[in-house]
Amino acid sequence: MLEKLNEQQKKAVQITKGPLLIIAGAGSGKTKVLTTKIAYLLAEELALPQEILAITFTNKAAKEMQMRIRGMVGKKANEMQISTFHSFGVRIIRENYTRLSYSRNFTIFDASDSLTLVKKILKEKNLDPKMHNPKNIKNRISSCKNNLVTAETFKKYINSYHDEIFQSVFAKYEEKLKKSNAVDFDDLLLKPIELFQKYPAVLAEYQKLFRYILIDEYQDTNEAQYVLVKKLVNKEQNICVVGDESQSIYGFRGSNYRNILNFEKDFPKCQQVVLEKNYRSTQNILDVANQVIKYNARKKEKKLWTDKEAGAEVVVNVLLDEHQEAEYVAQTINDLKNQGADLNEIAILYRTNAQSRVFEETILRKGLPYRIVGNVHFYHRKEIKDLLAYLKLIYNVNDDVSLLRIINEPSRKIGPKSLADLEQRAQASNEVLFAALTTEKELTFKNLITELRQLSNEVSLTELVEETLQRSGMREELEKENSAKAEVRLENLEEFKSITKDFEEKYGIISLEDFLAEISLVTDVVEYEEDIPQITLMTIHAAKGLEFKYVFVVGMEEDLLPHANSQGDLEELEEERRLCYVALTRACEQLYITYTKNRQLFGRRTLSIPSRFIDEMNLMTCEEVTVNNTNSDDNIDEDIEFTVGEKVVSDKYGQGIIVEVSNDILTIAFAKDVKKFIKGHKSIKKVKEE
DNA sequence: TTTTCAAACCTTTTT
DNA sequence: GGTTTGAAAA
Repeated sequence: MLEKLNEQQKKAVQITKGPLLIIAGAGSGKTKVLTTKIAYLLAEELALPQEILAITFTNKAAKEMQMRIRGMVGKKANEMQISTFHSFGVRIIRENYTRLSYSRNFTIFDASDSLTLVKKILKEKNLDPKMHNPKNIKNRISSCKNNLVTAETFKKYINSYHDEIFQSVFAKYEEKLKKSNAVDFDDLLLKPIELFQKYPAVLAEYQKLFRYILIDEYQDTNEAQYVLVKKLVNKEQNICVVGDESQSIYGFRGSNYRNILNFEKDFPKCQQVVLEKNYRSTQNILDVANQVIKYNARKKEKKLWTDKEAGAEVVVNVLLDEHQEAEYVAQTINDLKNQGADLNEIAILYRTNAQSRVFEETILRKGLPYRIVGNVHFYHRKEIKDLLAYLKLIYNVNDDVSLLRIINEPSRKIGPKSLADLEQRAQASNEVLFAALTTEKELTFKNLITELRQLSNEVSLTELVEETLQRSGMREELEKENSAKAEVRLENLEEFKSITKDFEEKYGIISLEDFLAEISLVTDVVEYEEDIPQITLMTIHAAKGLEFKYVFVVGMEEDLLPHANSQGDLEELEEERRLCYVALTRACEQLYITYTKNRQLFGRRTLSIPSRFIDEMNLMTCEEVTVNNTNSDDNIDEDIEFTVGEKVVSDKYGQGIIVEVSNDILTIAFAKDVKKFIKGHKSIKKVKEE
């Protein structure tokens, strides 16, 4: 097990007692160390699987770690708690809902539920949303919570009329959440802390259970997570944290890289291992990354080195605008492909999601396969949110936010006026909305939910979804509409059913409870990636922890990276620099950096300034490039017009319907999945309606 | 009550 | 350039 590790890595694995801080530079094999360490604990019988608590940053990372450990130790791996902080929080709350005075069927509000709730409160308080931006308020509530500031304690910080308003909304928000028998995302961390403060005996139980605590990406923990960890650590202090303050990039979410710098103060007995050997990148790439990060003030001393060769020079290219930039990247990728490169080894990294569009268009035009990570918001679609609201309400009838979303969806002739009336009645009798349903129309709805609720105890999840679609009238409404849009929505709902089916196949019978808990923490659609090579497009944030042979870091300009909003604030500027560092260190063999001379921003063309980070890289060459647009492709007939709803047939995917026509891109839904094409591409032909 | 269309808003990054 | 919100018509 230890054979494949270097001396430092071995040391990190073999220190099993007491606090351990592992400073792991980019590409130094920290995931390998963590997984080996866990396997080692089990193999040496230092810990039982259930005594291990391993916290990762994303659900994806958790799954991957579990899989790797399973590979080493077998199915014992399934008994370990490997999850994100948030999923761990769900477990704790579910095991202690009574002590936290929730009912068993509490639900989790996602970000948009929270926002809806804030908006609702503003309305009730007759506050103008233009004066008091709901999104800002929501974010402020969130950052308070992540810093363990409650609505009550915030009173101390009130400094202005604005603060006063905020405090009252915050307080009301908490009250309403509670009344809805719901928790928000931040509560998943807060409630366990609350529990442990109130019930030391319960905390002691968990401390006894989790004898080994391991935390990945420790530099990205926030105050709440930090406190939670400190509480959980028992006398043995078998806590191992791994991180790299140079890669802390979630400050906007309250993460505090000082947690890692302060670890030694928190645990004076701690031992420290520094992993400095980089297994990922060539010397040239490391040099460039090190040059940049040097400009940040506070950091633990470490110097990444590699025994790899210098490798190819890092390339910086200047392009006229974002279209040329995309064209250049696409052509370069095409060349790489022709030289035999695997597309799975190629990534395009950008600062903001908005930048992805031009790349998508251009790559599509070239006919190169690609995937955009974290951009397809399946669960954000209206019909899916509606269906989820039904499920949430069925599960927890106190959930006013879900009720309001669907009481008139499909139309039951309960408009704003009737709703205002309903809310007034509920308020008068201090009941939740569901309990206050009394008029004839309202009772029809109430009966529907009650029936489905009953049903939820009797049938499988997929059947429940089916019955909900049927009995709510959602399906009928969409079928009646007989439009393309409606047809797509129907398909999405079918897709949802296949998700529940997959769940059932994987876990056997799954309760509504488990399903909702699982799904509210999933931000990405389950990726059913066929095993085809494709280019990866994603934000730099999403790329953390990943590596690619060829990396294109695009839009290396002032106001983009570093982002405009972070100019002027030194702390934020340093975070942007770390972000840049993360981007550069994703590359194994070849790193391409681009910036433009002008770019469309906010719908306006503006002159761009090369990022200060480019100067900091201290490179020899920077080449200005012009690329020919190879758009006049034989494969594309620009003159054909397409409209949403038209039936088409593709050479590859068979029959489909056009879901969306935007600019040059057609989105087409096929029987199996939804694909995008460039408008007029020869492989797509119209189908004549009979 | 629902639909439609124009104006306003917007974009940092996300568990 | 795209999406959400608001007011006015149907």
